Amino acid sequence: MTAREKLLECGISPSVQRLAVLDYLLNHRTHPTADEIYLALCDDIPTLSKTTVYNTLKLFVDNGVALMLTINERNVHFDGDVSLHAHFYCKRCSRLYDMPYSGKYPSKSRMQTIEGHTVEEVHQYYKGICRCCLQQDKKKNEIKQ
Amino acid sequence: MTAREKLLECGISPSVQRLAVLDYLLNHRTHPTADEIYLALCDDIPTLSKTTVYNTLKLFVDNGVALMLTINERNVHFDGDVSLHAHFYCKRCSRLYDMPYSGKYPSKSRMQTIEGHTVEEVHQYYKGICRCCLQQDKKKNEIKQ
DNA sequence: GATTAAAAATGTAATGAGTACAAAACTGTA
DNA sequence: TACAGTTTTGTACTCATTACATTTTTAATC
Repeated sequence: MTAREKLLECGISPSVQRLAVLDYLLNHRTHPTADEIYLALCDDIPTLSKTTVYNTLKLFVDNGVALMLTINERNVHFDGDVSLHAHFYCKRCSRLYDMPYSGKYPSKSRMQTIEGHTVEEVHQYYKGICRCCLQQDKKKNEIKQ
Repeated sequence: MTAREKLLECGISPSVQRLAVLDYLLNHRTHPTADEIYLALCDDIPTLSKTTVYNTLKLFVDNGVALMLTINERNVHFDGDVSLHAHFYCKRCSRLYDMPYSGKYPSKSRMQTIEGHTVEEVHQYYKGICRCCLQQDKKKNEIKQ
């Protein structure tokens, strides 16, 4: 499904800016911040406003087109993959990786209620040091010896 | 274990301010923000500075005395219960509830590595409408009829 | 094509959680 | 008391995000 079709399906009119943001999200699986998206699109759309990027991302999140990741306490990251999955956040390089979801909930069949609360979103993430940074550490140690 | 003992155990000198913050965290299971803690302690410690609360909470998180919850994108919440558990965040009233953790990882026995990444923290939370807000909705509907 | 209303985008100013930093206060020790 | 190290404090600052008013675009209708 193209970005355009996805927006139309959700009742969002596919403006140039919205298409650009969604295209970026779908083609860059790096979980970018609003600022990163803005900077990346500035060249192609010189008139682009940062407010538009924020508005667009909020629209996407509200309509289930994107996920808002509040893992990094500094700023929010966004994910164009709205399927149920977990994330890994590297404390050293701040990169975000996709991970398999390992929870019991929710059962896929129906809207889940747990302890009387109606669950609309499920989030799971890990924090630590990623394999890239671990690899770098290893190399540095080898050189030292 | 008292708050004082907990701090000493972690090598943190138990100043009046630190004890007050930890006491608050342990006696108020509401997952407060730094600001809420500051406002609550102001009466007892009139000279308390907001910077001290932030510094203290950072110290606690770094030493495993408290958890930092980045569920609400507006501000960070803190939890004095560092055992493995999940949370439920109500989109309407912003309250945070404790929930059972339902993930497969980590295995309790040892430091976990998943897909090459070293996992130091595991987070899981749900978002939706809490039972209190659902109850209120129900009452309002009953009155209407 | 002109008119018009609604929707979308833009730019600027404001907000406010969190932090940097330097000075002041406190602590324990000699 | 003097001193060094630690902790606290207050102020100023940062910067991600939002509010809001204006401008531009879109699409429907004449």
